[in-house]
Amino acid sequence: MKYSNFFLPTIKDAPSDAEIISHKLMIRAGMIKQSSAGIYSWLPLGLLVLKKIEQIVREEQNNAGAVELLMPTIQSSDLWIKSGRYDDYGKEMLRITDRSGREMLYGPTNEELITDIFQSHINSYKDLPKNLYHIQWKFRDEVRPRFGVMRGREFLMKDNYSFDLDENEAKKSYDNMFKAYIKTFIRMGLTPISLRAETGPIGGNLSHEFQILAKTGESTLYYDKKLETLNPETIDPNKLQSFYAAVDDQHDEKNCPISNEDLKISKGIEVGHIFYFGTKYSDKLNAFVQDKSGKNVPVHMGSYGIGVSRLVGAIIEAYHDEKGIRWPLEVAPFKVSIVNLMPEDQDCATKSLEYYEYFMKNNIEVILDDRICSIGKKLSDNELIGIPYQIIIGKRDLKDNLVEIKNRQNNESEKISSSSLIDFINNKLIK
RNA sequence: CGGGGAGUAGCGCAGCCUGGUAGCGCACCUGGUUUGGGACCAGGGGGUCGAAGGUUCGAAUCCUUUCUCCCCGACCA
Repeated sequence: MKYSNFFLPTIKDAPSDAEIISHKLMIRAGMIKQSSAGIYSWLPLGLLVLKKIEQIVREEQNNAGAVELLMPTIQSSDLWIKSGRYDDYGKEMLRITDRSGREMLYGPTNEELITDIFQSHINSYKDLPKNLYHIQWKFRDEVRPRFGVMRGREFLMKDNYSFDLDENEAKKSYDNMFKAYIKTFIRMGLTPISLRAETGPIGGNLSHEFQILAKTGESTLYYDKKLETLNPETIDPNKLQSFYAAVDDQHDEKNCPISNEDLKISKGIEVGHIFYFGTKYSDKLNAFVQDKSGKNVPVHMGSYGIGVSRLVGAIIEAYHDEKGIRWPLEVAPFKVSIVNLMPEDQDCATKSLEYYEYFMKNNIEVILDDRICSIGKKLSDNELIGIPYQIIIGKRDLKDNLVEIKNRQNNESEKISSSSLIDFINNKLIK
């Protein structure tokens, strides 16, 4: 992508509405534009990141054996009346009346719909287990949307639903998802902390929430330091669930089961939540299968959510500095940015284009900053949008056949010979 | 939903108290000078002052109503 052809409206001053750092940076970096309270347009740069995160979530779901489908945003009230949640959900549910006077709603979650889909096609224990997910926009009419995309009213969520014959099997599905969640967040460069959680309005009796560490996080976490250094290849959900972790209002210093040496205290942001809720919805919505003995039994269900759009903000909260965003490589909108300080200089233009074409040809996501503007603006914009590797090309260095390469993750730069640049980047990006 | 605050150019704000030609900085456009850290000089465009009603010779400014947005708290991916 050439910057001159892209749509990347960076701004120097964030609007006074924006309060937290990720919100400010997302606006300044031209990632989002607010449309109304808690509702945002995703501009090209923001969309690239959102899609990256979505894709990682998708791949890890698929790896864990979940199957993707897509349910609508607009639902009829019928199923919600059956499940009893049409009234329970209250004002947080956006209700809509269609032209023929039917009561519709913009889905805040999908337990009802998925259970209905399941029950109309699955009748035998032989078809179990099943685990279905979708990545779809949700709407919850929060009393107080805030913090940009971290707490929007409209938000993109991955939610999936597991169906099992009995509690024992359901716990296996639960643990399977538990493990997939840890892997998903680690892949994004984050440190996930899993906590035993209240089940809330979804109901049920087993639940964990997943927070990621960020200095600016909303909640204070107390946890076993072993949770910080997990190897995604060797996760044992049962063992992990036994490690101590609590949010501040649950933490009790006197009764804390682990030693002070093992206890860590950090700030976190909730990005995922999983529930096992047994037969709560299958009972009400007739999701029964015949077991071996021919008896009709309600299936045991779990549901699992990841806030995809929230993660964009959460990752920025975890990775930024005073100059802007520092994207982890896996979610970065571009891997490499070629910053041509002097587009009007023939040598700079030629060299920049040479690199650009190489990266394009080799499917390394690259943005070429070919704008004609002051050097300071160019450098600071690039710091703001936080591309992991920035190749800075200027007349001065190029005379000596040098280019500067800046690693935005640790802000270290070095000058290397222009002929070794391609090898340098390849070594960094190909593992 | 309780408490507080704000709507004036794309963004950040001043003007309002004490009514009288709608301003400043950044951004934008034109020309020129610059060229390794948001550069400089000159010229220029852009506003139904959130909306409706009222008071007045005259309203961004005073009064009434209303809409929107933000912050703190209770609640959530």
